[in-house]
Amino acid sequence: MKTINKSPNSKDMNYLLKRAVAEIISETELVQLLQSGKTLRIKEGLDPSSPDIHVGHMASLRKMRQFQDLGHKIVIIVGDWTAQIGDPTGRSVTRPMLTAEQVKANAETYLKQFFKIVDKEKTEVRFQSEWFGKFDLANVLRLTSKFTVAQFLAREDFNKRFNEQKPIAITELLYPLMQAYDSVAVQADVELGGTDQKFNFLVGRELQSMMGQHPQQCFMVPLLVGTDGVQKMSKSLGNYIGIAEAPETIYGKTMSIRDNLIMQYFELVTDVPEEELSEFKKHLENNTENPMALKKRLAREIVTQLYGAKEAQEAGEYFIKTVQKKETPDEIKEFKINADATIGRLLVDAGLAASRSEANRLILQGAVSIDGVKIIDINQHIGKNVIIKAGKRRYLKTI
RNA sequence: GGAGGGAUGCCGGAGCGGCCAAUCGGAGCAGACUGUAAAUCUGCCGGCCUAAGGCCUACGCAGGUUCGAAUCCUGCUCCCUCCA
Repeated sequence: MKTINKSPNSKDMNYLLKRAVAEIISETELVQLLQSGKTLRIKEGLDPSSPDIHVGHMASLRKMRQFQDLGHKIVIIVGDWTAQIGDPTGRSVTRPMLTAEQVKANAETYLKQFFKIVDKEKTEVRFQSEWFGKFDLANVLRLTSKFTVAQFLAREDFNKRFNEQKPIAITELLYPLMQAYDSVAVQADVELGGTDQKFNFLVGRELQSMMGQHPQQCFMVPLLVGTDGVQKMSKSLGNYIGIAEAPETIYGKTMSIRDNLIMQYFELVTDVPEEELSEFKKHLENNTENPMALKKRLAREIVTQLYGAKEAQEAGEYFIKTVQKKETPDEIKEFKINADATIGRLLVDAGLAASRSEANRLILQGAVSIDGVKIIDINQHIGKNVIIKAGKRRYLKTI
């Protein structure tokens, strides 16, 4: 292959195309584009209905960053129109329409987290309403007439639901089309996202070429499994590690992933070199290293990316202290108590338990202690200047 | 337009007149153990109380039948499937 002066070196290129990549359509074309010296427009959509980014998103965000480091441009699409439909999964078909203010606020929250990893300077933010806001029925007809139902039924999700006689809303069929049109509107060279986006990406390719544009390259990263170890990481499933969460929380949640996910996480969301990863893998297989140690490394890598080395170090120390050594943390939330406070009420008032019943349950299960002494009576009085512990990691100091 | 199916706790999903605050699975929480907040095992998992007991709210909504309803009847709302 002939190299041109502006082309990336083979090491960076290899990393971009091989690490944490599920599939590229087509890789050959993408390589050519990368070597052409052209500043590529890399597009990814953003769903403004759930503004929080989690570690599962990091794989594609990190890819964006890699593209940027090679001089390319990220075009982020705020899906203020598709958000009303919801990406077809059969779960929630139609969603309430967000107001313009909500969209804006959510997009801001999202982007703030987004730019923890992606370079703001090399990013272009666009809203779907720029083009869909003035899209009339004639346009819709023109757009839809280019595709057939059969084409859409090829998509796994639609196919499955069709065969099971489950509902498929017409708007859901529109979703891939709208996403595809985004690619046309911003003249995307590459669309980036998870493997679940494949169908939508391909529609984008087709639509672009129908409309006289060069079809985009589809760059798919693997989906990260969430902390439950089964389903993909997602906010609605509650199995996520949010990147806006506190360093200790991110560290802790990372420590709680299942051991068999360790390698996947390393591969997708860290830059730990391949050689080291294969070492880790060997250790795990031969049981020559405690998985916990590897998880600590993983947690450190992740927190470092999001907050910095110092914070990662501290989060690690916090973990050792509070979780492993079960020591009381240095900084504990303080709570002012009344003279006649009882433990049951205090737990609720201070937010350590959601209700009196729960407080009672905790006490019954031997999960509550005052200054290290287990409590068995919900009506036990408590004084000032004592440390209350409820469960494994809820602490409180009375004042 | 016609026929049928459904709406249950955070989610999925049983129950189809009393034994139902409601089987079971998942999530969550706690305890034990451990290699960790992994895995595994055990327990808890609507709320309130003067708490081995009692009370209140709860099975789409509103009424009704009954000593007694998530379970039966009526109306309403919403959802789904099939035929046209």
